[in-house]
Amino acid sequence: MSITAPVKINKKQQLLDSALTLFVNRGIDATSTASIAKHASVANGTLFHHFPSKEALVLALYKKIKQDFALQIKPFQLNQNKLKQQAKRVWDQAIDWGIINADKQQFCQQVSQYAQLSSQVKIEVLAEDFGYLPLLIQFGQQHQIIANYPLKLMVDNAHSQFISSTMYLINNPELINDPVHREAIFDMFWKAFAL
Amino acid sequence: MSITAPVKINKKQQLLDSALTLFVNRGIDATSTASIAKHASVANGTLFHHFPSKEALVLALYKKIKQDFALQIKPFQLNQNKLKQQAKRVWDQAIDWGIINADKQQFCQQVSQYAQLSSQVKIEVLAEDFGYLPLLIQFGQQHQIIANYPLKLMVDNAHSQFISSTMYLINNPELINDPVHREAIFDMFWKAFAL
DNA sequence: GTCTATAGTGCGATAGAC
DNA sequence: GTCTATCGCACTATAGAC
Repeated sequence: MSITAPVKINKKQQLLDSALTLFVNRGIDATSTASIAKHASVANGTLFHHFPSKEALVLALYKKIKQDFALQIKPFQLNQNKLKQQAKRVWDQAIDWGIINADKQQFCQQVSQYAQLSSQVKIEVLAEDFGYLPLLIQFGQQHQIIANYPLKLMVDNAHSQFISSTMYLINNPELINDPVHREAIFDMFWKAFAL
Repeated sequence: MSITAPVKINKKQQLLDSALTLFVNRGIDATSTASIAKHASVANGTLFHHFPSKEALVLALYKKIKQDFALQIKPFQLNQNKLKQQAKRVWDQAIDWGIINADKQQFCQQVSQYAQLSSQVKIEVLAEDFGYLPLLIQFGQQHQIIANYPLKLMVDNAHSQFISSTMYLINNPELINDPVHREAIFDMFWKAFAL
C-alpha cells in the first residue's frame, strides 16, 4: 500500500538467496555466516534473528528448494498404453527444473553430503519429492512394461541417473537443446528399466 | 632388520589412515588437522612436516586411493563375442573394490564435492581410473553391440550408475551377496548401453 | 526487526628445541 | 623426523542499543 516503491523485499529471503549463491560457489562449510549477511546487505546479528543457527539456515533452504521442486512435477493418471510417454514427461519436467535451477540442484547435492545435517532429516525430505516414482515403477511392473528388479534399487538408480544427467547438461550448457543428447539421456534411463 | 618387532609403522601412513577414517565419519571440513594428529597418535606439528597443508593431505590421500583402485581393474583383450561377459567382469571388479573399500569409496565421493580442491585436479585424477571404459564402449559401438550415444555422456552415466550401485550395497550390506540384487544392478547398466 | 560490537572458541600453520 | 608451545586469525553466536 506504500506509494514509494519498496526496493527492500524481505531480509529473510535475501539471506536465503545469498546463502544459496555462496554455498554453491564456495561450499557450505567454507561459507561463513558473516559472508552471507554481508552479501545480503544485512547485519550479522540479523541472520541469527531469523535462523537460530547456521545449520537451521541450511535446513530451511533445503526444505524450501525441495518443496519448490515437488511443485514442478504435475500429477497425472497412469496409463499402461502411454506409460513410456508419461515417464518421459515426468523425466523432462524434472530435468528442465534442474537445469533452470542449476544452483538449487547443486545445493541439494551438497546437502546430501553435508555431514552436519542428520541423515534422518535428509531421507525424510528426499522421500517427499520422489513419491511419484515408486508408483510409476510398480504400475509398469504390474502391466509387464517395467522389469521386476527390487523397487528400492530401481528408485535409487533412477535418482542417480537423473542427477548425473542434469549435472551433465549444467556443465555442458551448449548441449541443453541438442535433441541427440536429450533423447539419449531418456533412452538410457528407460532401457535400463524396460522389460 | 630389527629384532624387536617394530609396532610403529610409518607416521605418514598413520596420518593418512586416520585422516581417511575421520573424513568419512565427520566430513572433510569438519575434521581438524589436530584431530587427525591425535587419532594417529602423532604430534600436531608432525602432520605439517609430512604435508605442507591440510589441502595437500587431502590430495595425497585422494591420489593414493585412485591409484589403488586403478590397480584393481585388470586389463584384458576386448572380444566382441564375449563383450557382455567382459563388461560384467570389469563391473564386478569395480563394485567389489568399492564394497571392500567402502571408506575409500565414500571419501572419493566427498572429494568430488570438496570445493577447496580445484576441479582441474579432480578431473585429472578421475580420468586415470576410468581409462578402460571409453575403450570398451567404443569397441562395442564399432561392433554394433553398444548404442551410439555420445561417448562422454555414456561414460558419465556409467560412472554414476557404478557409484550409486556401490553405495546402495554399502548402505544395505545384507544385499551384497544376494544374486538377485547383484544381477539386477548389472542388468540395468548393460541394458541402458546395449543396442 | 535490525543494528554494532564483541565474547568465546577452535582452527591452520609456524618456530624452535631435541 | 618428531615434539611442544603458541601465534594470529576467522568463525559462530550473543548482548544490548535503537
